[in-house]
Amino acid sequence: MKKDALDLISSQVVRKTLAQQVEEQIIDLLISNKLKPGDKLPPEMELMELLGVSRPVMREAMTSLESLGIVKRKTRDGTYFTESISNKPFSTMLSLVSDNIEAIVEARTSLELGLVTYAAEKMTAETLEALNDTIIQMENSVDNEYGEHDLMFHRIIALSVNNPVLQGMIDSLLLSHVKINAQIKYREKEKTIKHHKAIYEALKEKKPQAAFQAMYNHLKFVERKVLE
Amino acid sequence: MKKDALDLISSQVVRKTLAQQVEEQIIDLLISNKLKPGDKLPPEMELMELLGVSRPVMREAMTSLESLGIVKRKTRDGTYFTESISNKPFSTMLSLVSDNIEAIVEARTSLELGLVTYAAEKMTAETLEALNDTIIQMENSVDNEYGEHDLMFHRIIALSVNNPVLQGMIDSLLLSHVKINAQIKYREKEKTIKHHKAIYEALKEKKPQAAFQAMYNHLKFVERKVLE
DNA sequence: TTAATTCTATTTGTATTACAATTAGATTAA
DNA sequence: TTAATCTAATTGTAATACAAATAGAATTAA
Repeated sequence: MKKDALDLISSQVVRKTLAQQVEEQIIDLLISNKLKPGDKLPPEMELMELLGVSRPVMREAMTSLESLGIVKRKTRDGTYFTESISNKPFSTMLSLVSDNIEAIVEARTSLELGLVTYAAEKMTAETLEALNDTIIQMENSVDNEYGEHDLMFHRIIALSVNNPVLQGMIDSLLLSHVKINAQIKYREKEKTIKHHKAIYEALKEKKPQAAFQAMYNHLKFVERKVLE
Repeated sequence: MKKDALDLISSQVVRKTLAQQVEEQIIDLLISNKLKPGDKLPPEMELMELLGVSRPVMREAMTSLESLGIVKRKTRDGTYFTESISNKPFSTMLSLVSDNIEAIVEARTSLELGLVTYAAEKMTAETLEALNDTIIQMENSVDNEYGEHDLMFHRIIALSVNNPVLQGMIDSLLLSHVKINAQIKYREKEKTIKHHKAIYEALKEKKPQAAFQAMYNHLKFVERKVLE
């Protein structure tokens, strides 16, 4: 019924399913700032009427948006736009290549080399202190239980760049890497600490090239250990 | 009906919608190599019976997988697993931050700095020749119509690393960047060519650090132009 | 008054059924 | 052989009904 009116406008151009069109309309609400991250969407029934589609179509669109991490549905409560860019799709992608460890390690290294370069430009005193804390905690750790602080060191660098796009990508990669690391038997705590300190110094001096170089040395070492 | 049997096994653990569980089952087909990229999935009706769920649930799962670029549905034909990691979710993510040009430019730079480093390690004669071709074509281009060859230069580097994860991320970013570039008024062809040649030389010599440095100079220049 | 409990109505989650639209592949005609 | 047509399989859309979960209101107990 309402479909006819819509057809008049767009039927020549589009070659998409209704669900996909609905999906785009919802995304447009965000892009056009009519709704903001965290906002609650109207209930499905209302949106159906508003856009003139059936419930299955509306639900397919919502499911799709949810799998992209753009909205979050809660039974009986409602549907909300998520607060920030989600790493959900990235994680799914990574699970598909989880047997390709080399690709994951390379991707992680690539991203971190870029990240640390920006981090050097944007470094603040607070971030430096947080980084130093992780190094101290690693030094104080017993056995080889320093993985947590190791991960934190890298996450702090990623966070310091304050870039939602990069953030979304690196989180999933670091988590994948933790799983990969878990399989390494002989860890070398002292060497890791030494590397982290070198990176820390370069960041402290705000020297992008030096930071890159230090991170390069570190990650190449990690790569060798992981890939044997 | 069949749901009961399933509940006995998993109801204590899971807290997911049926559609999400179905989604995972389908992904598992890929991970466990029961089906491969490009393969055709059984029709919806068959999968419904197989997994004991209704058609809407099955369709929601499929919609979700399609929006992640994992499957591709064709009316009347069937549903196929996609051949390679899709950049679809990345593109969607980017559209959400399309107003945050700085984030996109930074992400692109970060990734390319890492990519070019690996590219230097993996460089082949064929890739070098392809890169050189784009430089020649840029030199021969009239006016400022060299954007296409500029893009190609960067894509060839990305492709040369031969990493599906990085490939999926960089494509969307480069395309976004093309749109951003289109808004720049005064372009500097000679400078771009000079930069590309420097990168080319570093790659030819297979020197990761030098390649990084050359790309760094190039992208910082691009960033300044884009962000004014 | 306050806190704990129960209830209710709203919203998402799932199922069933029916039909429409598309088009690959088979069939037929030129 | 080629082109046009037809058919049947598969995805696309709709309408409807009920189930499940739970936020918030209403109630009760302390």
